[in-house]
Amino acid sequence: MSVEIDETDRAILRILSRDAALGAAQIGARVGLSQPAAWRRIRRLRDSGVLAGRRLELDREKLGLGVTVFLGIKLAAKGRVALEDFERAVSAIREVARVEHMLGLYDYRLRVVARDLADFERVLRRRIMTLPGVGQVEANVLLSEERRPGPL
Amino acid sequence: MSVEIDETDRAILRILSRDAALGAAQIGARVGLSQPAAWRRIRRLRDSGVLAGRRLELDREKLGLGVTVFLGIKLAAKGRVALEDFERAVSAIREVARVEHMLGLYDYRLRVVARDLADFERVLRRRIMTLPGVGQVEANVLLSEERRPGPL
DNA sequence: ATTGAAAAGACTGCCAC
DNA sequence: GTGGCAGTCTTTTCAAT
Repeated sequence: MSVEIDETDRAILRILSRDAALGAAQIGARVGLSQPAAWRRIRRLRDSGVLAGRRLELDREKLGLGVTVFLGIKLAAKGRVALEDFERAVSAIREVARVEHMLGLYDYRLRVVARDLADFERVLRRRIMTLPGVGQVEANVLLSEERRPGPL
Repeated sequence: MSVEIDETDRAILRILSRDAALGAAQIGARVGLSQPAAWRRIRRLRDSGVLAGRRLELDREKLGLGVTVFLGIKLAAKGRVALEDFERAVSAIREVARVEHMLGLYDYRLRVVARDLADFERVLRRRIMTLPGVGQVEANVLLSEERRPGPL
């Protein structure tokens, strides 16, 4: 079920991608539409599912969560049951902020958030390494990241 | 500059993490506060920088962007100039939706979005492999992902 | 924390193109 | 079909108590 998206819709998505808190009036002003017209387009994008939702961007540092580590995980066994067991166990770990199921050298990548490196080590040893079916694990510490609008 | 955050603030952040479109009234109802009281806490979190912003969640499939690939990149040289050259060149590639600078086996990880695998191959060969200072490149195709509130 | 009031923004018909 | 205008209604925002 594809959706018709013209250049004006793309412009709206680009603007909203940078700041989803903007109102229909301000968006309309930037793309040359009245407030109701812009609002109608936004509702259409929402109803069609292109706009799936709005999410918070948090400052983890100010929340006392200074360490973000990406874990690339290769499973020892890769049957259906192994994947389900692993995903269920991962979902129970509060420190896991994101689970990416991938095809390639690694089967999963986890974004793990912790207060500091000592806290991360505790999570790694007591939670991650005890996950069912875990084979090779690779860790990378996040230094900085930049989000970009992507090919809209 | 740390910010005092109590359990009610955390509850508000947890609720907003799932749906940032909710208003102060609905948030207040869920944490047992009046609408102005909830609004004041939200403004305090925003002013203190804990709430850094609101971002869109898009359905890439419906936008005709069906392929997401993560590229782990190891640079050949790692001087200050090499990092800056690489980051500047990466910023010019529209298909790069995210740039993560990391410490570990890989120096950078890129989230690349493309229409399909043929489109991705074009980006990989003409944009990524021609980036300055690129050494080893590892690719993983995203199958599915789940975002979780993390340790709030 | 509650009330109330002003302002901003979201939403709806109706009409023109 | 899309957009604009005018209006209603809801929510936000900020007083006052």
